[in-house]
Amino acid sequence: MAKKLSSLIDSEVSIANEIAANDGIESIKKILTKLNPDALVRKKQIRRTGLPDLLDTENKKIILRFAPNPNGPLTLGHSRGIVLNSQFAKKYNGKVVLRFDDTDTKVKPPMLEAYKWIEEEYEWISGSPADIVIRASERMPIYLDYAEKMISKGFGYVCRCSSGEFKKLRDAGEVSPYRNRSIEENLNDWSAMLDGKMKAGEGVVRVKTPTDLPNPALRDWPALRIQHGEHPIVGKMYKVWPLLDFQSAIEDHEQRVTHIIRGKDLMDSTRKQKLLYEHFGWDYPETMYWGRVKVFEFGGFSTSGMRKSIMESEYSGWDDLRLPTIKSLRRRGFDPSSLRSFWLDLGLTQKDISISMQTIESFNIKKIDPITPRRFFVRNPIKLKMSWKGKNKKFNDILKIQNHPNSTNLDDVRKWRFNEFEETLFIENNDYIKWDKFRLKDFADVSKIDKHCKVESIERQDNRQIIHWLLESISREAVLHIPQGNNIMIHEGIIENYNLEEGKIYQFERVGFAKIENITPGKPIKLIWLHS
RNA sequence: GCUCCUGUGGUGUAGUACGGUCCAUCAUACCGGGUUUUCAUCCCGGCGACCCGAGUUCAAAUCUCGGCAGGAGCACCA
Repeated sequence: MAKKLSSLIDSEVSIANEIAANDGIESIKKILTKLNPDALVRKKQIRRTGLPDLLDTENKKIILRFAPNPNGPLTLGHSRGIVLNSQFAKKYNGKVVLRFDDTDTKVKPPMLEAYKWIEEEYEWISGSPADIVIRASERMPIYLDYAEKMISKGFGYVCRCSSGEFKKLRDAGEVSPYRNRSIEENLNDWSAMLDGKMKAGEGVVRVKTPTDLPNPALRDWPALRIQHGEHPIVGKMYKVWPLLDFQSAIEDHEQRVTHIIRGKDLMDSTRKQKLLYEHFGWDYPETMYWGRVKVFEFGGFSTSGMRKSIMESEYSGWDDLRLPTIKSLRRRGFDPSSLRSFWLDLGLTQKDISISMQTIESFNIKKIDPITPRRFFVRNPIKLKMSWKGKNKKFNDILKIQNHPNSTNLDDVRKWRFNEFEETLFIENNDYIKWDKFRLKDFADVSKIDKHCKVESIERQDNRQIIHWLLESISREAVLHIPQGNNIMIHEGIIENYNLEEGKIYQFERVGFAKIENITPGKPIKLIWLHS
């Protein structure tokens, strides 16, 4: 068949070549136009844009979930989960459950403030609040109930081995000596656990799985353990707490979650949970994974690590400019839609990737550049006296500078008032060193001798360097804070003091985008660096 | 060690289910040019990749096998 096809193609091609040779390529085009006009258009491969399709969505109310641990505020990494889940929900007209997985009081204890932070950050990132918000700690009775059901039905048991003992047995291919005890004995131990008669580490509830599972990580996995510590929300009400794999599995079922999108580090979690679903006779949700993400500019940050460093005053707080937290990104002035475009562009793949803040920044620049007003910020200012070539010449005493170079509205300007005898201005030290003749942007060509500059022409005469500058009467001290690796660089300078608003982002010409964090009378204005 | 996942330019991504339409898409970065009274934006052009090897086939990024590399799980964390 293939050979026939090939020889057919060969003969057709030679016929076509002959026609082309005799009558020119145009005649081929004519024939094709008649026969099959589509053949003339070289089909480019179609680029799939946006998210891939979710599997198994027919006749279903799509429910997704985002389940952070409230042991601190959200980081850049979390935002991927929010963007992906909320975007899928939008695509399928479904809902997202924001679930706080706060069942650990010891290793990653919940932080009370973090609950409201995260709810708020979720809304900031996705553009709308989560459809449903639940806290695992408040749904404990449900989990404990299922745990008891599991023991009563014989597919769960209380194992009193230490973790070390169990690991040893498991790796040797053996089972826990507690595995085959009666349901009554297990129920007894279970109530001892619940009553607080067993101490942490003395017992754990395990899910029975096939013992010959090739993946040792899945064999008789632990579902609940004892924790006598205090929980910031429910206090000391419970002595037994579910582990993630159990709590999450039960809650996904309770919320009728249809699709789970999670990091691929949780692949074994899916496998464990499927085993549990089989015991209960439930259908497991469709699951998709994303790979590990490393951000070039930020090393390895964990929420608990940051928490510790903040406690030790290594960082000023969760919104420290050097931290990859959502709080920090917001403080700097990133637009949430840039984060969304960024993660959506990356899509959902299982590849482990290294990304650069530069890419997010480029999305952000495209977003904010058209609407960001311009101002001048002069770092390391050098004070110059201005004089006029020839006689003391009078010019317009109001200098108008466009708020934005692409603005078509001629009234959208900032105004600098020249005093009649104003003759003091500032330029950047770098420019001072580098140029003897330059053009003060939007004003005049000047030449410089020592600390004096002479106005040569209001009109542009040549293509000398254009620099930004400031009249003394419109300047005010400002300090720009730039995060750089593990440091914060401080640039002192003067800012163009024209209609400045706290919390607003400006583009400082020839410097970059920065946000005015605060304007306090008598103090320099505080600027926070966004990007160039 | 056991189990699992992933390999497309500097970075990220499309294409891979059903091999040909792919001398491989788009973005970002970088380089060059243009517009611009910002070293911003915008526009144009360029650069550069199918992990390796073998096999199947007329035809392989795509299928098979074998390597190699990177990552994850094996917590009484999430």
